Parts: sequence; structure tokens; C-alpha cells
Amino acid sequence: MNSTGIDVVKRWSSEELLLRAAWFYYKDELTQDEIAKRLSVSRASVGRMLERARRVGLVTINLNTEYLDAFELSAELRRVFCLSEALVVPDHDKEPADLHALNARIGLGGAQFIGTHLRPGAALGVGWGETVSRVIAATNFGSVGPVHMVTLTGGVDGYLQTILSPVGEPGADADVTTATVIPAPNIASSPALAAALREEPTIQDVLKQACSVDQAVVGVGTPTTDATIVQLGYLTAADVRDLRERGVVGDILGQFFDADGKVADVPIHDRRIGIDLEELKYIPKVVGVAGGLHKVPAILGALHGGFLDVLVTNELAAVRLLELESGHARAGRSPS
Amino acid sequence: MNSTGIDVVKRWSSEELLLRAAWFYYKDELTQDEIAKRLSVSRASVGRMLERARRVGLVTINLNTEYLDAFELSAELRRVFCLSEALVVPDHDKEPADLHALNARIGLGGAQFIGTHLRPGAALGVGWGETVSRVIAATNFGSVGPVHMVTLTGGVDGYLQTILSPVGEPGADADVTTATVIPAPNIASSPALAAALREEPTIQDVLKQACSVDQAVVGVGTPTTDATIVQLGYLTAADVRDLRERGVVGDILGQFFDADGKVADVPIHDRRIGIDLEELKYIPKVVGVAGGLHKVPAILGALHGGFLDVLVTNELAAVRLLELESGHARAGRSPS
DNA sequence: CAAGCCTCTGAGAACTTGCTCACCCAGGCT
DNA sequence: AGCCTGGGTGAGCAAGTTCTCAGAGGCTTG
Repeated sequence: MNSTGIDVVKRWSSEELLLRAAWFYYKDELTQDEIAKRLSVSRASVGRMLERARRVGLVTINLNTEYLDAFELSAELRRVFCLSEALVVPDHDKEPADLHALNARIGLGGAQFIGTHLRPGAALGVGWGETVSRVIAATNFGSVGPVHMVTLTGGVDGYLQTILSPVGEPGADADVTTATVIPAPNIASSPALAAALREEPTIQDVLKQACSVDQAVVGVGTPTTDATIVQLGYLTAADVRDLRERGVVGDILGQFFDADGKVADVPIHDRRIGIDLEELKYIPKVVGVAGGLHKVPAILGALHGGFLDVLVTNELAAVRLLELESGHARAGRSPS
Repeated sequence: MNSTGIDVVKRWSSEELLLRAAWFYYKDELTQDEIAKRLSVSRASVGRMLERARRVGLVTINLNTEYLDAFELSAELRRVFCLSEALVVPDHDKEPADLHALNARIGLGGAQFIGTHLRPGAALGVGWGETVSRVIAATNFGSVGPVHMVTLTGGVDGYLQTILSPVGEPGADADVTTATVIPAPNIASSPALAAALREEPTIQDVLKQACSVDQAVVGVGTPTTDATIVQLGYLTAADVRDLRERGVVGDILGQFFDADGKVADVPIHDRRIGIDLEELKYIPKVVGVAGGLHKVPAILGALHGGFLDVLVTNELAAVRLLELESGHARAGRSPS
């Protein structure tokens, strides 16, 4: 009955307890022991609560954008490739062997960018690929407020589902953050089917929405057999071979381009469902997330094509990108 | 000479080192030991770096707004007082004896609000008082981007100086976050002097700016001899006695009001320099920061006057505010 | 040039935290 | 009912982290 907090109640709801513990710990810097006493639970429980609070996105830890930009490689990337921002995730030592781990790390960077640059109520276009999925998974939508996600291509489908649900506790953000999905595969089995699908009103509607998002997150793919796009059966090894013979170095949203960033004229494009690279250019902020040395040629192509406004990558890739762009011999630049 | 990060350099600038350590620790969750090895410094140094990174605002820890709003008292405050937001800082146990500590805690709350609701490039009006000063001190301007601060009254002067400088390392944000200060005291010694000052073009200019800020942070004062406004000599004990006899319960920006939030007609107002409470209402988001049981009547008056859009206070004060407003007997409300 | 001061460093101790494990209690199945 | 399963709980221990302190540089100053 007495549901209002009028008198200092001793039993709080689970969420309030969590909040309280998190506040005491992170803002007031009490020890878990002290919190345990005040909340009259065991110290271990407090630890678990805090762990849960972090997992659920109640607390968010961000690195200051200003410092991130001050990172020398970031400034260099912005300058050389005329990017509006660049976020370089520091590498541990050498190129990590585990590409999934690398993608996860870059995902954290992308999530940090999204989280600090997205306005509540904004529309976010999401592309395709493992790294993008990592970004979405790591983004704390609760902390930015309700966001509307729109897929930029087909095939994101089942993939967004698996992302949206495990983000947090039920009801944490599912009801406020919405997603519109193109109900079609990324690449159809025939040009005719693709054309038919593109004419579908429901799909047209999403495509229109996709063109007018405020921000987009896209990955950069490589024409290799181990690429996600091949692994998932959208492309065959033969397709890949063909692409490489035509000088293709990479793709964004399933559209392939060469080292100069010129969109290649390949038959696969006729089977695509999703917005064009040309349309992508009208999106105010396109965030490319991709890293690893094997992706450097693809990223370089994308940068030459001017498809990206923001790049999130890892340190070694950034170094290599700059090396390649400057063509070895570079004039010295005085540091500030 | 080789200032670019073209080859994997082993010596980084101090900032980069900090950034690197912070990223490894907070994003990658490496232990300080591991980081120490990678950065080839001692474990202890890594600990110190991380501590510095936090202090300097390189890393920011935020509690999710959504959860904060879910806090029952917060919802209750918003409902009862028609606030757009309310942030209730949980109390440790009982009313803390140390009011400065309480103000600091509320300051953290205010800073969190400011930090998550201010847009880069926005103009922030800052009021007067210890709690406001705590908010500004705790706000991490680096993490929101450049902000323009404008004082809403005189007398903030020397006070903002001391706030802006110790915020962080030199150059951290001083060059991007700017402040415009009304070059006058809060309360002049005579009405004539105040009138003259108000006519000053430089002051008029700031006052005009002050009226058009996007957001404002103000404290709520009490007409007691231990109030900051008295301690600093702006008001005498006699002034205070006079105010209380006229039914004044509190002030915002040096303007006094009664329990109904009606601005009192007191001579002191003629000596004030700053924007009016009426003008304050045109500011889109006025954030009131005040807590402690002794301030409850003042806060209540301010809420009745509708001066605030957002309230940041502590738990016990929130409870008392709701008690007083509902006049003891309240209908039960089913919890969700 | 040396003394003094200051800051920064690293080793160790004291503390805090995360982890493992056995345990308990509720709920569903046999 | 009895049993099993799963999620949550509290002790104890092993990490991990913070604190303390003495010592090593570097910078100013007499």
C-alpha cells in the first residue's frame, strides 16, 4: 500500500537497490563493504550488483572525446583523409591473432562514438557485418535515450533481433529504442527477384527512411573467402575471385569498389537490396568501423571514395593506412 | 623528427600514455599489471595514471539517465511538481552532518545531469552558490565538448575563476570552454550604484546573453545567517531578519520569494545585478540544485513559483518535499 | 656548484575486490 | 511427495588495487 517513498523505507525494489549501490560505489566512492552495511546485504552481493549494473548498462564508462582526438594517429588520419573524426583503438602489442577479439575492441570504440554523438530520438542507420554487430551490441542505448534504428540493407534481419534482445534486462530499452528492418536478404538470388523486392512498398519505405537517418554505422568488407558475406552464403568463392580480377578491394553495404573508391561495375550489384553508396553520401555522418591489417586496402579504397565521415579502426591499421597513403617518403611535420 | 606514428613508436606523449592506459583498463579490462608490462612502467605508475585520468576527466563514469528516472522518488517529484526531470541523490543513512559534503554529492548529480544533457556548443547559464560551484567543478566539460558559460548574476566572478582553472590539466579544456562573466557584484551597496551598473553596456550585453542560454544551473538559498550570501557579506544579519519577517522562504539568484513562490517586494532587489526570475522562466531548461532538510522550505517555494524545470536534490529533502506538498494524508498509489 | 625543494618512482604492506565453492530455497518434472 | 535444476547467497581465499614510504632524479636558488 504505502508505495510512495514518503517515509524512509527499508525495502527497495531491485532496480532502486542497484541504482543505490552503483551511485554509492561510482559517485561516492564508498567501498563495497560500506555499501553492504548500508544496504544490509552481504559484501558479495554488492559486488554482484555492481557487476550487473555494468552489464545492464546502468553505469557507462566513457573516455573523453577530446583526449581521443588528441591521440596523434587520430589527428593524422583526420588530416590526411579529410575525416570529420577518427577514433583509433590502441593495440595491445602486435596485430592480435584473434580477429573476433579485434572486432570486439573496435566495436567498443564505435559504441563509444555512437553513444556520445547520438542525440536522443535520432535515427541511426545500421549496416552489415560483424564489426557493426559488435558496435550495436556494445552501445548502451539506455544512456543516450530512445533511438530509432533503420537497416541500410537487407539481410540485417535476424541479426538485429539477436542484438536487440540480449542488450539488457527486459524492458530496459526495448520499449524505447525501436528498429525498422528491411524485410529482405542483403543479396537476392537473382537480379529479377532483387528488382521485384525493391519495388515492394514496405521495402521502399524503409529504404527512404534509411536515406534520411542522422547517422550511420557501416563496416568495410574485403573480397576474400573468409569474409562474413561469403561465410553466410551470400557470395560464392567464384564471385569473390571474379571481384578481385576486376580490381575490387572492398565493399560497403555489399557494394564493391576499387582502390580509388570508384564503385565497380559488377553483376552482383544488380542482386543487392539496400541503399546506394551515392545515397550514403547524403547521410550527415557515416561512421565506418573496420580494423585489422587485412582490411587496410579495403578501408583505403573506402576513404578514397569519400564514403566515410568518421573512421573507427585500430592502431596498426591506422599506421598502415597512413604509410600507404603517404607513399613511403613523407615530408617531416613539426609536432605541436 | 619522426613525429608521425608511422612506425610503432615506443615513446608516447604523456597524454597518449594516459589514454592508452585508460583504454586498456576501462575498455579492455586488462589488469594494471598487464598494462604495466605493455607500457613498460611499474604497476604503481599505472595506478597513478588511472587515478589521474579519472581526476582530469579523461574517463567519465555516468549512471544511466533512464534508471535514474526510474528511481521512485524522482518519478514522484516530477509528477507532483510538474518537473521535466528530477534527480534524487541517494542519502547514505540519515541527514549527513557535513553540509559541504552533501553539496558535493548533489554537485555530482548536477554535473551528471549537465554532462548528459548539454550539447556541444551550447550556452550554459550559471548561477550562484556553493552547490552550483560544486556542479561546475564536477562537470566534465571535456566530455561534452566546448560550452559557453554565462553568469546569470554578478558576483560569480572570482568564483568562476577558481573553478575553471583547477578543473583539469592545463589546456585540457580551458581553450574550448569559454565563460562570460558579469563584471559586477551580485548585490551592490546601493540601489543607485546597482542601477548605474545595470546601464553599463558591457553588463547589459552579458545580461542579454544570459537570457538566451540553453540551460541554466541555479542554487536555492535560504534567508538564514549561515547562507553563503550572508557569509560573503552581501547581506547582513539584519537584512535576513527583515526578509524572514516579510515571509520570505528562499532565493534564487539573489531574488527572494515566499512560500507560494511569489517574488517578494524587498528593497534588496533594487541593489541586485542579474537576470530576473521572470526572465529565468524563458530559459528552456533551468536546473535547480539544492539539498538538505534546511533548504526544503526554500525549494518548495521555488517549485511553487515554477522557477525550475529540473530539480537535483537529495533523498531526504525529496521525501520531505513530497510530505509537505501532499499535506500528510495522501491517497495510496499502486506500484508498478 | 652544492643545497634545498619538488616531483616522480618503485617496493612493500594494507586493503579492497573478484572468484570459487558449498549451500539454500523456489519451481517444475517424474 | 520426492527429486532435480537453476538462480541467488554468504564464507573464505587468491587476485588485484591502493596506500605509504623511502629514495632517485631534476630544477631552482643561494
